[in-house]
Amino acid sequence: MIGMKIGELARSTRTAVETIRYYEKIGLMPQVARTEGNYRSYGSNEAERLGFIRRARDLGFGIDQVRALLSLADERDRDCGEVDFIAKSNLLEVERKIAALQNLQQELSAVVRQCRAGKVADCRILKALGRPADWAD
Amino acid sequence: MIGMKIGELARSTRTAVETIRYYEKIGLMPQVARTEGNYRSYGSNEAERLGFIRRARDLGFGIDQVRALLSLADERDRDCGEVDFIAKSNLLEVERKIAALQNLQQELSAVVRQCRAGKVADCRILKALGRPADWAD
DNA sequence: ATGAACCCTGTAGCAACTACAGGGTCAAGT
DNA sequence: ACTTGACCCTGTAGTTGCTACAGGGTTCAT
Ligand SMILES: [Zn+2]
Ligand SMILES: [Zn+2]
Ligand SMILES: [Zn+2]
Ligand SMILES: [Zn+2]
Repeated sequence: MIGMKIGELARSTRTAVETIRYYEKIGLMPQVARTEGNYRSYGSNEAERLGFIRRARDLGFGIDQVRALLSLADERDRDCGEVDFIAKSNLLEVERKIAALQNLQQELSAVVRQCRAGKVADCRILKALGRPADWAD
Repeated sequence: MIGMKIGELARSTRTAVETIRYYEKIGLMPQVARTEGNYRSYGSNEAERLGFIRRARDLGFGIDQVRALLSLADERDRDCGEVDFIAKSNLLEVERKIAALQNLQQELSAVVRQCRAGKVADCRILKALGRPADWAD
């Protein structure tokens, strides 16, 4: 579809209109031509680009990583090592976050398990928070 | 230790000085007495309170949850059900985040595995990002 | 011509800090 | 006495990635 207004592009990529304008402001999406009424007019290039951005964001890539991926994608006969590096960095970061949250989950569920429904004065959860963590690990 | 300056309190709780001032600004830490030279002067009450805050934050509680826990902790002969509810909510939220990240990790590592180091034009990672996700799941 | 649905810009807000800028205070060393 | 350096103060702006207005303009159907 050609000559899409921003709302159509938004629907077709499941993106909020304001997000598209935001991407334009930070230079992730291009400034496109306007209609007479000053409406942005998008074509299939932009739709593809936004689709790429959305999928990359959904996979956890940061804005700057997406920016880098997009510009690498244009240098077609270059080696893809940098692309792979970015993707692997993201994967590592995701794995790091999982590990950190799993640690957290362990400690937190240990704390939660302590509670024998009673008065606040005796609550083990508050006791656990109230003093240095010699009870944990 | 009594009559601590903010830097000492910061060191003893492994908190940044600016974070303590920030906690004061948002009402999580109290406004304490000042010295002649207008320096904040902390006692052991505040040190304990900040310790509690730090541990709760480390366990993933949000600022508003910490605020609620602190005020519940003062009503000593109340039932601790609300405390437990907050803690369990936090645990659930942590578990939700872990699950989401594990999903992400699956999809992302599937993408990363595709790459056979070559030219950008053939990079499977970019191909995966460049089109709707019919390759995944 | 009036209304609904859409579009525009620009600014402020979210969480939870972090990083200055541009000062003041205090103790130690010379 | 004076200077250096470490510390402290307030206030504001930046971070990430959007989201939510406020206060307008455009388009199109009825
Ligand atoms: Zn309890
Ligand atoms: Zn631990
Ligand atoms: Zn590749
Ligand atoms: Zn999927």
